[in-house]
Amino acid sequence: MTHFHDATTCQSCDQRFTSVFCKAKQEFIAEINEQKVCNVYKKGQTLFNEGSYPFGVYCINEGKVKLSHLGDDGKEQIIRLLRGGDVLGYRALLSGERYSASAIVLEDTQVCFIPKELFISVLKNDAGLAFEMMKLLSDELHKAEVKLTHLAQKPIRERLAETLLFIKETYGYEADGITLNVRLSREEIANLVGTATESTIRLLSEFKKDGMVELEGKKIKILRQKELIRTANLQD
Amino acid sequence: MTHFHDATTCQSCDQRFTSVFCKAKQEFIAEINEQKVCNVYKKGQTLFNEGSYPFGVYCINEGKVKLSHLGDDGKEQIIRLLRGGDVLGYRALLSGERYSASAIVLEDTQVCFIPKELFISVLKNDAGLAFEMMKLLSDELHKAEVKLTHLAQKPIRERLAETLLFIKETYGYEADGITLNVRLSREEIANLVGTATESTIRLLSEFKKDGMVELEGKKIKILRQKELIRTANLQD
DNA sequence: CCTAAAACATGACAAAAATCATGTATAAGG
DNA sequence: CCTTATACATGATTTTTGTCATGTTTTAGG
Repeated sequence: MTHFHDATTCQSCDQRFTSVFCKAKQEFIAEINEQKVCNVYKKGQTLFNEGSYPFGVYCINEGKVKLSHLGDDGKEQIIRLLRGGDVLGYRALLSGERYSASAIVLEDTQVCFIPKELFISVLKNDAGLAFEMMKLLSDELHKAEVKLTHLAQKPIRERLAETLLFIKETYGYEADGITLNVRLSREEIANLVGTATESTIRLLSEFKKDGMVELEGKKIKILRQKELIRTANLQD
Repeated sequence: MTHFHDATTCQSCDQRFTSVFCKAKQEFIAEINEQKVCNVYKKGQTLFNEGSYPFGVYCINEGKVKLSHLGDDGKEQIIRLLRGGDVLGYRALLSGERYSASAIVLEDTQVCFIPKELFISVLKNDAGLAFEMMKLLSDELHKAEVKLTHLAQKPIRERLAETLLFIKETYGYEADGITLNVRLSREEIANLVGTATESTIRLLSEFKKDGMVELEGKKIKILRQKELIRTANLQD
């Protein structure tokens, strides 16, 4: 875990126009820039663990992170996928609770840590940022509620198709324009869909047989997006 | 829909210590009190509909409201149950989107409406309230994520038991101390659990046979809460 | 009070999905 | 490079859940 204080400044960060912080006042951004601590995490490493107390928030500069819950029987449920520009760890911090999910790095990821006190004080003094934060929370809540409805009402085939599209929306394609730009195990995909690993494997094979996707180890290529959308049966 | 402007003032409202607004500055509460419009809605009436644009937020003074989504195939999914002191309609307003859910009154309910502009301006000028709002959003997000995990991982029997406990947490018991203080149809319970109505009916009968609940039309009495908790298989 | 509609209940059946078992491929470590 | 563990794959089977059918009860409205 390499440690560096100012490899990037918030003022020159690639994500400065996309993250929530973009609406913060300049003076606060300067302060955040001074106090932040940046780290690089390797694949499989943990930013924080479910059950522990938050000390601040994490801002992803570059990389990919999964946020997952452990179900009562120990099964992982992936509740969010994060990328550069995304902030995480704010939920527990705002509620004043322990983390309810773990953040695990999917590939080498550069992250800035912003201490709790600073984050809270900036939020309390910068109405613009607070408002952006509320919007972000609202959006997350909306997404969670839609996901909830689909989980309750849609068959697994549709949910898997939807999940593939969601992965594409989140991480996009590689240079070839068709390969999903992330490597997830079948088990992780299953934990995203909310199903058994075998079901996911089976359905992916079916999608392949139907010519919608191509599978090459963990590489997934989307061959017919339209058909995938149709399979997902999305109205909204 | 009876119309009255100041049947209750925010300063004397029963909910003034429990709602999010309790942390707002006095001056803003006074302003809200002036601009608010109160109404009484009858059972089955709609506060707002999925797909329409928000004009403000609703603050429940007394009564019960369900917030539900329509799934892609038209099936209702109840995503929240609300009671006195709860605020609703803020999600769409903050995201600047149409309502993603409908709010339908479960029994005669008294509601105050606070216009959009006022709500936003108060939020932007009252950091304390903004912070409370963020906490509320965080809590909702947390609940949604837990529900998501359970929906993905738990069998219907456990989810029904959990739902009954959830209803009890939300609306409590009647004077007798065992009857759930709300009347929901079997279909509504099913739409809360995320299952078919018949499955809910069947399982409720089983719960009755097992002596955990007593059923009397729409009245549900919890006879053995501990066993219900065990049935729900809750660890958290 | 009567009638129609809606809600509730239950059995039979079908479909969906999970689990179990087993084998193969792939990746990681000595 | 070989060995071992892990991930992937697929068939068989069981369990869970949904759907359909049908009857009964309750509720709402005239």
